[in-house]
Amino acid sequence: MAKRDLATSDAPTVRRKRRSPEELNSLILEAAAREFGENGYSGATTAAIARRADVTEAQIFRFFPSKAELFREAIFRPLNRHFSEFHSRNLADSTDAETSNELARRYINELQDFMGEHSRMLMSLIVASAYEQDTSGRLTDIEGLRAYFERGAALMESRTPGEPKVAHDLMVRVSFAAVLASVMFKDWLFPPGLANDEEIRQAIADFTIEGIRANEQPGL
Amino acid sequence: MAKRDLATSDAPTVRRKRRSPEELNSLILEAAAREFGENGYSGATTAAIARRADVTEAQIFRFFPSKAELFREAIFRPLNRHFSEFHSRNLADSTDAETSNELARRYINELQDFMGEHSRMLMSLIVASAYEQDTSGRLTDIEGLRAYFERGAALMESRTPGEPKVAHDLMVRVSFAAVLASVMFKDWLFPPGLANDEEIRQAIADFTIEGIRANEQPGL
DNA sequence: ATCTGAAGATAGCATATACTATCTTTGTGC
DNA sequence: GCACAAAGATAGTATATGCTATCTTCAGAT
Repeated sequence: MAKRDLATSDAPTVRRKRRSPEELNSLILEAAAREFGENGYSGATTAAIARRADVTEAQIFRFFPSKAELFREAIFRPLNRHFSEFHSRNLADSTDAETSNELARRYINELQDFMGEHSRMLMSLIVASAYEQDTSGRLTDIEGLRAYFERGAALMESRTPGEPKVAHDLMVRVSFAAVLASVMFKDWLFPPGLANDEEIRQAIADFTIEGIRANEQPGL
Repeated sequence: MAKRDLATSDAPTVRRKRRSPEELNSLILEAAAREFGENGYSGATTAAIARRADVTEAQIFRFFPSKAELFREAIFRPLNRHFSEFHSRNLADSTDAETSNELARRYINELQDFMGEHSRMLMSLIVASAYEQDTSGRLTDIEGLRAYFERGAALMESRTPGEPKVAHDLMVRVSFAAVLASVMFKDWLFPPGLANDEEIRQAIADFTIEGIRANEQPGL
């Protein structure tokens, strides 16, 4: 006798209400995003994801063939989608009246908004991208991101005659760093009360734009 | 019979030369730093560390009581030490003749030197600091780093009357970002040939210093 | 020469984890 | 009302992994 009685109703365990596949799917994806974000790919376990989603582990594998695929769906897809959406929202309605300064400031602000909103996702992506070889899918696979940066570089072109891509990429680095640093240092490097997020963000924008402008004048 | 014959000399396995405890210790630490750096805390396995160090797994646990402790010794200790050494080396020999501009530039350059040199270590520290709750020890435990940043903030004070700490921390963020971005994006965001590391580093220094100066003049 | 402590090496344990198999229940379309 | 597909639930399996136990060998002290 290989199999034993299953689900013998000894303990009066209350059975969960039946939920729709859509609800299950989003519950799992949300829990996975959080777990991956908080613990990294190898740190996150399917058991923990299931617990968090209030779903049995078996159900996860009914929706997603493997942990790696779940990771891709939970982290990659949304990130890619959000970057694409963000891209069109950001640049579609730019009026010609805006100065390049204003445009650049808007680009920087919105990039930081986005990154702040998805800092944990970005964090685990960065970790995955840099070190987890087994999870196929890297930052460079995010087509939306690539397009976004290309557009941003073009936007910077009007301001920095010399090396627009360098200027733009520096700005991206600053913004990335702002997000990463807040995760890394929590309120140590920026003690609460010294300066709030808004001030810091504004400072970065000023700093970035003026920094680039200063470098436009050669021989400094 | 619970125990079987151990080490029966059937296969003529060549026995390794005997190595000193010091050598073993450093072999293990070095391998551990690499493995943790490349795979993160949960991604690195003691088996892989042992293989890399050309040591049996059991030997690791003769030197270090646990994986967590090994992590602390391999990542934390050296980082802390290097920051302290770097701190004194960097600022001890500043002549009074140096302008604050030159000092700031030197601070930025050397910070970036250090970070570039230890980018992988920093990366895994970030992972640990941000997400791995089980590994006690976080960025804020690095006393050398704290002292270093305090000194740097003081150095910025002469240049930015308003909010020196914000200016300094922005600079730290830029430098961190430069390192992280190069790990994250490899040669995607900065394609090789467009600008080499030296140029980028110089640009960051200029950019940072001039950006701060621009913001000194209010009402921009 | 011999003793001994530590290095080299093998085997294994307990637990964790990704994933599967199977049973039981339930909402829905007919 | 009933069939049935899919959700809820339980119980695994195979492997990986942190860590231990134990044996064997060897270099240096006595």
